Amino acid sequence: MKEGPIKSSIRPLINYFNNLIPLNDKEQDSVFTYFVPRLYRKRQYILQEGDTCAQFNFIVSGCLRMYKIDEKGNTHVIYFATENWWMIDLGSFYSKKPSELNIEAMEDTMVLQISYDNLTTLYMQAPKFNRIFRVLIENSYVALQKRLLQNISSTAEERYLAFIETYPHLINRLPQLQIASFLGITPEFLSRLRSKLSKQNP
Amino acid sequence: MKEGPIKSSIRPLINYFNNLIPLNDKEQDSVFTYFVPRLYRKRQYILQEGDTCAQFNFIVSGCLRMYKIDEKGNTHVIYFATENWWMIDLGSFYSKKPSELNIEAMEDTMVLQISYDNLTTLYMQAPKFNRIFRVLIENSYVALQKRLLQNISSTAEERYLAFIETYPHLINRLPQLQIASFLGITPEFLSRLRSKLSKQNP
DNA sequence: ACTAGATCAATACTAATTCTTGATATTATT
DNA sequence: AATAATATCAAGAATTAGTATTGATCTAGT
Repeated sequence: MKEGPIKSSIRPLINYFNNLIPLNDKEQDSVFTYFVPRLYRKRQYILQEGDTCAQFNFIVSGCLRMYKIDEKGNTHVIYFATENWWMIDLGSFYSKKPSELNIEAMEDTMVLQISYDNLTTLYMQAPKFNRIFRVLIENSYVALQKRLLQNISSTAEERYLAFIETYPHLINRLPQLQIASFLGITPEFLSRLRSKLSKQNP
Repeated sequence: MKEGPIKSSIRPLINYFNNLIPLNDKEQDSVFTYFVPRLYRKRQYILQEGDTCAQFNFIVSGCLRMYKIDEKGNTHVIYFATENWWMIDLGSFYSKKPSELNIEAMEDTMVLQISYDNLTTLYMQAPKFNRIFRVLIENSYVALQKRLLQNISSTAEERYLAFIETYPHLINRLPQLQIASFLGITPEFLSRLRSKLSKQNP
C-alpha cells in the first residue's frame, strides 16, 4: 500500500526526529496528527513583517530565507534554510508579538507546520518532544553563534570562503545577490571578490 | 536592495465608500479600525483551494485573479480584479467552509482586508455599511450575470471583442494566456483570433 | 596614503515567460 | 457529409525579468 502525497511528505520529518531520538509508534502518530504540510511558491512570504509568527516550520523541500529590512530599506539575510532545517521567528512565536522579520520562499518550498497550541499539546502528550526540540534549538543556536563570530571577526573574503566551506550546496542554488546579502556586502563587491579569487586559483 | 515596508493607505477605500454613500467621521474611523492593509507579491496566493476564505479584500493597487482548477487540471479564470474592486470567495467566507477556488496575485498587489468577525462588528457599529455592502455586491452580481450571458451566447471572437470593450485597461496589463483562460479558449486560439482581427483592421 | 568596502550607472548575460505558427485532430452545426 | 469553430501538440521566436559584471568614483578607518 502506498502512502498518499500528504502522508509521504511527513516521512522526512519522522526520519529527522528518529535520527535525533528514536520515536515509538504513538509518538510518530502525534507527528502525523499535528504537523500539516503546506506548499509555498517562489517569492511567497511565509512570514511578513508586522504579522505574528504562528508556525514552527520544517522544510521538506525547497529553500527559505529569513531577512530583516533596516531603516534605510536595505535587506539583510539572517539565514537560509533548506531540506531538513527549521525556519521560525522564535521570538515572535513565543511572545505572540508581531515580527520584525520576513521569511520568504527562494524556490517552491514544501514545509511541515505546527502551530503554537498544537506544539503545546504535543509536548504534553509526548514529553519526549521537549528533549527533541531542545536539541534541535541547541543545534540552531550553535550555528547562529558560529555565524555571529564569523561575522564580527572576518573580512568579507574570509566570510565568503567560509560560506563556501559551510554551505557548498547553496553556492549554485542561490543568486549571488542573496549570498552577498547574507555575507553583509554588496553584490558588486562579491562579484569582485569572486573574480579576484578565480584569478588566484585558475 | 530595497523592499519597502507596507504603507497603510486606507484612503482609496474611504473614497470608494464616500462615492457610494458618504460616510461621517465615526464611520470613517471604523474603516480605519477594521480594515488592515496587506501586500501580496506577484504569484502569491491570497486564497488556496482547501483553505477557508477568511477575508473580504479591497484592492488598492495591483491585480488579482480568481480561478478554479477542474478535474482535468485545467484552470479557468472566473474574474480579474484591479484597483477599487473587491475580491472574495463569498460562499466560503459566509459558510466558513473550505473553498474550491484559488485567488492569486498577478502583480504585486496591495489589499485592504476585513475579517468575518470584524465585518460583523462593523455592521453593528455602523449599520450604514449594510447598505454599502448591499450595493457593492449588487454591482458585482450584475457584472457576473453579464459575463455569464456573454459566455453562453457568444462565439470566442465576440467574447474577445466584448472583453476589449469592457476591460480596455486589462488588455495590455495581463498576459494573453490569462485572458484566454478568462474567455474560455486556448491561448493558441486567442493568438490566431488576434492575428485574424489585426489583418481585418490594419 | 592605503585598504576594505560602498555607491552609482551602464552593460552583458541568462533564464523564465509569453506569444506565434504549423500541422493535425475533434466537435458541433448546417 | 461538409464546414466552421475550436482544441492539442510541438517547436521556435520574441520579450521581459532577473542576475552578474565592470568601470568610475567615493568614504571611513588604520
